[in-house]
Amino acid sequence: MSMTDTAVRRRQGSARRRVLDAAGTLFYAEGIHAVGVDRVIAEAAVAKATFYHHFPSKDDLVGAYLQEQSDQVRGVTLPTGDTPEEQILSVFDAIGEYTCGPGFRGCAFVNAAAEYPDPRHPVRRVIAAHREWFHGVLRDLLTAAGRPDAVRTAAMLVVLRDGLVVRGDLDHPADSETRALVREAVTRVLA
Amino acid sequence: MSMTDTAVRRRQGSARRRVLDAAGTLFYAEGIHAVGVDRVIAEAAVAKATFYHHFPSKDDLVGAYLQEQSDQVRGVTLPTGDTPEEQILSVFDAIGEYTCGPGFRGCAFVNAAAEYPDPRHPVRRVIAAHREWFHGVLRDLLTAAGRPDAVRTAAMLVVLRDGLVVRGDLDHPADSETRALVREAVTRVLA
DNA sequence: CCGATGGTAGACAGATCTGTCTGGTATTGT
DNA sequence: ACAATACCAGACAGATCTGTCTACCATCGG
Repeated sequence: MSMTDTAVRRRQGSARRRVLDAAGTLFYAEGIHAVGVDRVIAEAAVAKATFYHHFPSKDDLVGAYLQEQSDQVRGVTLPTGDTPEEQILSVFDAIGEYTCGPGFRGCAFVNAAAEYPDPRHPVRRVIAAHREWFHGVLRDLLTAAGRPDAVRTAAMLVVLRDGLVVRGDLDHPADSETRALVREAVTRVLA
Repeated sequence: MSMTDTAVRRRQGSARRRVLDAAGTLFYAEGIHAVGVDRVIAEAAVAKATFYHHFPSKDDLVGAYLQEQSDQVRGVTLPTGDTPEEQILSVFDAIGEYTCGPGFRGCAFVNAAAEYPDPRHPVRRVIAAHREWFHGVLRDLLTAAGRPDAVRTAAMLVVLRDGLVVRGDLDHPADSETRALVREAVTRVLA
């Protein structure tokens, strides 16, 4: 006799995993307040009690969702290139490509912040931590490049990144134009 | 005998006006989905029937809210300075100041877009129109400055603007640092 | 074999959301 | 003077939201 459906699902991934996957897709694509817990539960094929066992409240799920986004971005952001300048360029090339890809809907953190105004809210803290991490990455690369104004230049590059992400969501830019714009913008900022 | 309260309110502004004011404050400060029609009605001191007379649905109010934001920004964005370059700088100086002011909560359009994913939604169209207007302003100034790459440079400046606005909301930057950063960034982009 | 663990299904409560409707009042143009 | 217009107060319907609770099932370590 074959395994039950439940057993199969257990092997393929825990309920918590499925909930996080569903939340990632739905929250990012449609917004957080627009997606109810019931929708997440249905998409994840999970019982309500199980959901509230793993995430005591919806806000906990939102926090976990953003933390996972942060972890993922940190894992993917691996500068390539010989010099620090090339490495910075590689990071922004990836951003340019990403923001023109299908299904791009802006920055998960910026979008979430729009729905969580209170800077002291846990969700906002995850966002702030992620932004500090990214600023640190750029600052370290700039320092390695021997720049005395690494902090300010890093801030400028973060501004560039945020602007590119908004543009990718709202202006439907072409891939090729974006590639050129990114390289020119980074070059000018680093000039 | 003195005028009734109703008469006073009539003189001070129509119900529609009060609704738009309340919506502007609440939507911007707390987000759109987070603010119910009942809250807007209470804040505006307006009857529900009156509200739905002026705005057949909440989405209509959201559209009017953003349209008003757009009109206001267009009215305020008056470049000052002798040369086109100075005028561009003046526009960005104002942005830098604005994004460090009290109560700043990011760009009303970017924030609204986070809650309205569908690009064909009327709300998104208002946003797109506003962005095209701003890009046009910059493009015209750059053209007047005799630049051949006005369109692309304008796109880069829009990116800069969006990034500055995100920064103002999420990074709580100091006024002075922002002033310096803005001038340096604009200078480098126009270099 | 059996208890602990983690999962399923779904009813339920209470709040809140959008939108409608009734009925009354005040102002205004003619 | 009077009809039209705009507004007010608030009940109501129906949907949806978060979160709780009961009751049952399957797997696994000891």
